[in-house]
Amino acid sequence: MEKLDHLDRRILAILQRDAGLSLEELGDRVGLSRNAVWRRVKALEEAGIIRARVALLDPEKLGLGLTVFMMIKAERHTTDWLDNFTRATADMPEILGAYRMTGDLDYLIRARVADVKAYDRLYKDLIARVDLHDVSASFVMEETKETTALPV
Amino acid sequence: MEKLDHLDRRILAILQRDAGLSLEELGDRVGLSRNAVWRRVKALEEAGIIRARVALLDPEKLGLGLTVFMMIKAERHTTDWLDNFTRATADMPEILGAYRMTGDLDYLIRARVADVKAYDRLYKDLIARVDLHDVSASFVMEETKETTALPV
DNA sequence: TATGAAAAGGGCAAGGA
DNA sequence: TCCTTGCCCTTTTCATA
Repeated sequence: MEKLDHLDRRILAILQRDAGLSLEELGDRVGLSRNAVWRRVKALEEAGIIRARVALLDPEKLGLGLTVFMMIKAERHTTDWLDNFTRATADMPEILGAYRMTGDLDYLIRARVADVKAYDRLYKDLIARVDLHDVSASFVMEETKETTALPV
Repeated sequence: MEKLDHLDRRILAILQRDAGLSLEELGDRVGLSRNAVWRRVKALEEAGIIRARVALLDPEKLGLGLTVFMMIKAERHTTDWLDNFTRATADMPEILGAYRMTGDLDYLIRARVADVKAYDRLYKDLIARVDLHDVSASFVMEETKETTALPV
């Protein structure tokens, strides 16, 4: 795919907020015909710029009211350790993000749990699977911003 | 809406990964007719459990290859400061998440930028708008996990 | 880009297990 | 109550200009 033009960016901005619009509606908003917009969206999907269309759920309504960040130092710095950590975090559905970092904390985990008790279970599950040198948790009191929309 | 049953959870699990499926396909996967599934999805939307359907974009392909976490201490602990911080982060599209935390770091910001230079611009923009007592950035070398799917 | 037309899907109502 | 079936309208997809 060639470079994105202004209309592509408008389309992406809209679809990042609402991917349930009809092509008719989307076309109206960017000033293209239904069909012209359809072709652009298809090209964006084929180029992999649009990775997926997903449903976002309300964590509170699912009883996942607490976001927690876990700062982690690895016990060993080996490929095996990293593979094991990657596998363990992939298997644990409460863990939404896991990041290998610069600086003196090695890894950061972002997770969603019901409450502090549920965090403790997550912590125990994790240390049962991965050798950790140090873990400290910070709980989120308020999410002032949380979006999946990237700047386009 | 009453409590979620097993089928609702299956439906949510599928839609969190792919919201572009037809009702026919979704029905097949959970063992319901097109219409039965349609009614359940509609109820889940009306209950607000399904918050939105969105397109997820590929950050690399948009030139946003670097994820950064900023650990922040506030200059003042006042309502005005918090309002100002909330407004500033809401206005900055590179900032994907902003969290008020427990522990001795006050705020955590999760952002996506092109590179370290772009991070520096983000940093300057932020300190121009918000009085910060302390900021430290950690860059993400590798995202071993990153999902929008909550456990259901 | 636009048009038009075939195929697929969505929304709704009536009826059955 | 919850599911299925059938009908009609909208959307998607694609061929062609």
